[in-house]
Amino acid sequence: MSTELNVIQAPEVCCDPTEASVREHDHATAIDAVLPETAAVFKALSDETRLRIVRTMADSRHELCECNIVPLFGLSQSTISYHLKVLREAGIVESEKRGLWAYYRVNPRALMGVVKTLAELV
Amino acid sequence: MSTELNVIQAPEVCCDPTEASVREHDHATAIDAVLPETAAVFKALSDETRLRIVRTMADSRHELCECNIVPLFGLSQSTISYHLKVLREAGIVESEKRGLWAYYRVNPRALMGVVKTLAELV
DNA sequence: CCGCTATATTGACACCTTTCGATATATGCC
DNA sequence: GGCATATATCGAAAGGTGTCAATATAGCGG
Repeated sequence: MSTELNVIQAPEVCCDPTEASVREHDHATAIDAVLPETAAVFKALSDETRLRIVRTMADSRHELCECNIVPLFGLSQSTISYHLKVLREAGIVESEKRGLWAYYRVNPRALMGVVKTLAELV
Repeated sequence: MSTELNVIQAPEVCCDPTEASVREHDHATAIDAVLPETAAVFKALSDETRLRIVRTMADSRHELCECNIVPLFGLSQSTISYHLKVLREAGIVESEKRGLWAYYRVNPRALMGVVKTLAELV
């Protein structure tokens, strides 16, 4: 735009032009690369049921069998299975199948990563 | 806990019965109260555009005028306005209108609150 | 008071999420 | 092999989300 003399810009200034510190963003920080993944982790944690599931896992200091988780939330087995899948795919929990049973536990490194990302936003 | 004799549960056991540490949850911890709000903050942060907006605000050490934010993301003004509203209602950013312009800044306390909640989940 | 500009709101549309019941898959036991 | 059980997946329904263009609102300057 503005192929004209640059004197004309005075009118279309909206706020403080010294705020030119706002650009497309020059320093491609580390956070940039992980933004999509970060958003995905936040999305996984954005559901109250999933948050409660994680809290329950964190409370119990052992891994948790899915069959123990299901009756805690008044939701169907398929729904809990779905939520566990979401958490697993976001890396927030890890699971292992032994025999008929699926055991889940929190992945502390994933949560630490979230904390680190949040700290960069403050 | 378990006011009964601890022998009775043998039949309906599915996995390790010592996992009886899983209950509806007896200790109504402080984290319980903030879980819905925490989920709301995560939901607000679960969109990549909003994450970029917050990152931009954090990068710039001053408050940011909306008119400076809009051109950065290739989205319509109404869409950015919508995202800013979501962030505002989640408490993640604060805004102030001065004259025609709306200025936004990160609310560090909101993010710190989430960090605190996360710390309890690890 | 009039028009310009920045922001907010509305209505429409496509897509995504959460939930369920039903069914498929897989493991262990007789 | 055949059955019982735990978990995973599927299909459908209901509601939510992100986006835009259009419009409304509000402040400033003439």
